[in-house]
Amino acid sequence: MSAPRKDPVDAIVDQWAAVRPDLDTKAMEVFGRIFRLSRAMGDRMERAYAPHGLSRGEFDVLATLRRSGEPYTLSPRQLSGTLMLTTGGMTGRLDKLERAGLIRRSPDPHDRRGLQVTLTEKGLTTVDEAVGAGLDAEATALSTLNAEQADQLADLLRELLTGTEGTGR
Amino acid sequence: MSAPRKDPVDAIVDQWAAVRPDLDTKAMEVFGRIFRLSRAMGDRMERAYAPHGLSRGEFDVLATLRRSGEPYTLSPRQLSGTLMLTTGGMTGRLDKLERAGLIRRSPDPHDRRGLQVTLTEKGLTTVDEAVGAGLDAEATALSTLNAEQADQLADLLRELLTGTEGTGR
DNA sequence: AGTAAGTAGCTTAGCGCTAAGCTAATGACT
DNA sequence: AGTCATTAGCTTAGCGCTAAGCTACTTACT
Repeated sequence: MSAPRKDPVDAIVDQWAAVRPDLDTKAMEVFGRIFRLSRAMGDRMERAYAPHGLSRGEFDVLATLRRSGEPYTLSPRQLSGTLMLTTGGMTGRLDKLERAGLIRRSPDPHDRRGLQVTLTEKGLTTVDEAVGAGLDAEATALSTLNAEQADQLADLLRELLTGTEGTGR
Repeated sequence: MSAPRKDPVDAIVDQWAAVRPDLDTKAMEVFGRIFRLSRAMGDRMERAYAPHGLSRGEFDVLATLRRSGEPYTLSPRQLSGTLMLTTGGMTGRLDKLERAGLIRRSPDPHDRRGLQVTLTEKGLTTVDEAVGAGLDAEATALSTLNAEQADQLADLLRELLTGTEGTGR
């Protein structure tokens, strides 16, 4: 009736069953696939953004600014928080994007320690093109499932994510 | 009726809807959650293996040898292929594991270019303990869902993975 | 006002990875 | 036997990240 058991994770589960039949590998079937999907789709996103001159990490910065709305301005601190990156890592990404003319760094008028990072005109058009390419890549991959399955999957993942992220220190 | 829309991915989708209502962000609801789950669970696995003196990458090497069955021997080439790693990266992992006394490198009797990587006694006991800790961490995270939901999720992910991995060069 | 604790962003050292290139050995084809 | 493409594993340079520590500035408390 259902899928005939034949993906790489099934193979791993079978191997474990042969050598350690005492193990309960049920959870591995879920997270093993999540790990592999994350890696495979990450590679595809990288390829989707490349024609626009962006790495995935750089796109993420521009996209965060873009969807914050006008005036497309956030502090490095806000960005590194949202993107779960250390401030050191953020400095590097902003350096690259600034050199490419996609963002601008200016002093925060209310706090002389701080900066404001703003999308340039070029940054705005670049991210608006790239976001479509990324969504296309995701939609193509998802088209393996029908609409009902996709909704079901999104719901189950939401439940798993809210129960997982943040919890457990 | 269903979940009340309130995870970080929903927030991102809402932001996009406000500034770019033309975008179809359906696929993002699936893959955005997969990316975040992969990262969150990856961190947890790291913490689960740490008490056994292993990083996640090192555990993966030992686990691959372990589930290959006796005599727990594979070539560096087989390992780097299975683990989707370059040979350079594999060299580094094997160096660390060999220094820790968890694996042994010996010449391949049939091919003088090659090596055989074998689990030591210490490597075998270490991985047999660590695998349980990792599975526990996964099972705990998965316990947010009931058994039926977990099965459904595993099936949907299998279908998505087989349609994605490998495909699309 | 004066001081101490906290915060913003940057710098540096170190880690683990990839890409590219190397040597030695193998196997297929003449 | 002799050549030549292929393969195994290692080395090196470079990349992007984290952790830790720095300076400059701000905020809360006295």
